[in-house]
Amino acid sequence: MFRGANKVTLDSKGRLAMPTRYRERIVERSNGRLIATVDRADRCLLIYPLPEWEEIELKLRRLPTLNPVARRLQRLMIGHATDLELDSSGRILIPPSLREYATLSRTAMLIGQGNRFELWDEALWNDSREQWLKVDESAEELPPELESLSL
Amino acid sequence: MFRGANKVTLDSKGRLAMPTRYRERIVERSNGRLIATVDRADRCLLIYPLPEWEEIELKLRRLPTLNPVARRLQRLMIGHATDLELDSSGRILIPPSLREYATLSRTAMLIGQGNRFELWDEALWNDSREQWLKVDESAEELPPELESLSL
DNA sequence: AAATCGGTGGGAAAAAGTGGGAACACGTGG
DNA sequence: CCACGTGTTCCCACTTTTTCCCACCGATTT
Repeated sequence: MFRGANKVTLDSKGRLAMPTRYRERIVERSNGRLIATVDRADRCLLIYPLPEWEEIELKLRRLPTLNPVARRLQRLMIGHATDLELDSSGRILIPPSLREYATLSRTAMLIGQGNRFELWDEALWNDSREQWLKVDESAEELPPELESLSL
Repeated sequence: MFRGANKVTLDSKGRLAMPTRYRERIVERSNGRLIATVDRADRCLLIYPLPEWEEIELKLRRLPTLNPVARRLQRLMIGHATDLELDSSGRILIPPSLREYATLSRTAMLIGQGNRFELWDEALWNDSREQWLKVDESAEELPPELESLSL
């Protein structure tokens, strides 16, 4: 699936050239159709091939509407989910509202994360990474799922 | 179905241009007929294609009439439900009472939420969203459906 | 060195959004 | 019952945005 960190640029119209190594896979998987939405914890965007997203959307839709936590998640994720399509030169157009949410300026980082990409403003990505490295994980509570993890 | 966040404007007559990407779907699903009503928890409007609404109304009507919570929900939702129709240029007219309920001024956000839209005053939407993002979800009770959710 | 490929920019055509005017319907009061 | 005023609906025209397409530039390959 998708791996790796790529420096990309957004031009003045908000267009982003998808690195070529991913293009073929995206086209064969979803005919070039992608969904971008916001991440609920960090100021970055999540980009899924359409079929991947549809599974997630289904799960979200099934959550109870009257539960406030579920409602919040739906509003953030489904509420911001925007259809994107690779154009004839392999670019996608990031709409202004999402650009704004993730404070995207000209240079950004596109991070492969398995079934999706994350798109970060470059400066924010670098800063955040420094933060993550600084945190002393040994001092933290590990959730049980992590206790047995072997890397 | 419906997803994504759209900035829309209400003109001086209270008309709202439905973003074109939704129009076709609305016309084929309900011949352009929609129902708007109020949200029970937030100051926003809910907009359903007519068939979707009819299902919801049925569910609401089946609730026990003697239960005060159910009664309240019925009064709010069914009581405020208003028929809307896409006009020849794809606009709907939001009646003054609903405009008032949701404190809608000139710029608003139309949020796709699967089988319906939510319509928020722009400022209120932005403020609310910031609130939702601030909440530390790990500190909250998660409904069991969410525990295993993998995005 | 030429050709190809990936990335970038910009211009023109098309489409969408916006505003307003005129015609029509409606209700009210004389 | 008619005249008037208000509010609604329909339609047209203007402006802005979006989309599509083509051309250029630089790097890499043959």
